[in-house]
Amino acid sequence: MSKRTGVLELAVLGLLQESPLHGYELRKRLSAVLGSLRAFSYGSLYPCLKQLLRAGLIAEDAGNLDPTSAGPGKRSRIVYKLTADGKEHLQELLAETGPAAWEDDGFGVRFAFFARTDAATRLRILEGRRSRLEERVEGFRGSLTRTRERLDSYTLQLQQHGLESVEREVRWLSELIDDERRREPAPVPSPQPQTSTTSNDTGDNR
Amino acid sequence: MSKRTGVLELAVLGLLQESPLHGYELRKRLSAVLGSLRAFSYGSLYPCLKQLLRAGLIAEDAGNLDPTSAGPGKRSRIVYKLTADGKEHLQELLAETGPAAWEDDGFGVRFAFFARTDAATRLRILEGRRSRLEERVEGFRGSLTRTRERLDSYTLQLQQHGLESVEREVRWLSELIDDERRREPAPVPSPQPQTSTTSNDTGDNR
DNA sequence: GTTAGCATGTAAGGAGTTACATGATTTT
DNA sequence: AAAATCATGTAACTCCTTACATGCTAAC
Repeated sequence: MSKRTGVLELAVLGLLQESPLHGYELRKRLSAVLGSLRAFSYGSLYPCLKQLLRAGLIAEDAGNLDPTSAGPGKRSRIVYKLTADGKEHLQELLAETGPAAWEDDGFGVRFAFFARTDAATRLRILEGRRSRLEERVEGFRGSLTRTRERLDSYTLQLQQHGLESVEREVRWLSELIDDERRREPAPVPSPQPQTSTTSNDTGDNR
Repeated sequence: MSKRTGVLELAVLGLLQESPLHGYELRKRLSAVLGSLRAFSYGSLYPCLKQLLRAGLIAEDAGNLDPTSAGPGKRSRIVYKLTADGKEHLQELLAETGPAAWEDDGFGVRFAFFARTDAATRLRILEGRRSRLEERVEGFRGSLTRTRERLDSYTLQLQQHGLESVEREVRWLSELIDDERRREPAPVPSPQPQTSTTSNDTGDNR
């Protein structure tokens, strides 16, 4: 029930897990954490908060004096915090390793909260994202060599730049994966060090 | 009237300008040209075609036998072509240099059809995009140095990677701008070679 | 003869934006 | 006292996706 895929919802829950916040502040942190990935407007944030409230995932944190607002109570600010249900739901979302976690936005937000994700899931998501991008590179090269002659130089340059961007991210991911592996040596030290290249996936309930 | 901003509309008009096509083929070319930028489903393509038809920007190209379908008429395919109005509208869209042409998607699609855009507009769009990205880098560095201490290493790495991606695109744009300038030496050889860093813009009617 | 690919569509709805409306509080 | 910033919200709308429905043709 309430199968929201929304990136915003995840980001809000992720931020609230760190400390209770009110809407206005939340939006600023959102921009800070997500950087150039995405920007949300109040027009989507406030309705989202209401919806999370109705769903019982967050609650008003009455009488809260968070350290960030050192000044005297400025105005009727509504501070929200995660409920037990909210924490649980967040963990479920962060544990997803299916399509939602590979997609550009979904991956970005999950990565931003990797510190609260367990090591095994981190590795799965990183590898899922990488193989997704590798597929993209493949299909790309294919169509490039197939239609190379018919494209003008601008279109070609665009493709080239896009391809290099993806390849760059793949290298970045590979470094991160190596780091993760170094940190947690080997979850399953099976004799064959081959990573299964086909059929990844788990519980992708969408 | 009919102020559609849609990326899809622009892409369709841009492709049809090159040659008449039917929906199914159109979608394949869309994926080929836009590459990893974006993918559209039939569920958005066909309604878009209908709408363009109603608006009189495209028309059915009855009795057309395009060279790409060498085989005998496979089935009732509806081939569309640009009308005079459509060509005009497309040129207007491609001539925009305001926000619509800076945004990620808007820029990408316009760039893909740069071959049909006049040199002066190309330069304006490239410069607009670049200064947009430079602003992004600025705000970015600012918030990074301000909140550096409070972010965990994952969030930091994400920011770092995002920042480098943007910087990379800026370098790419700079090369393209140089190329353009070399091709068309100087539209206005004024004594001061300074590019106006403030208040660019023109007719951004949205 | 059944799967795979070509080809066109529609209905419902999700996710978020823009523009607007309101008011308190701090700064200039 | 005006302007900027903090703070919360709503209504209408845009653009696109998913899932479905249909049928024809080619290959296996």
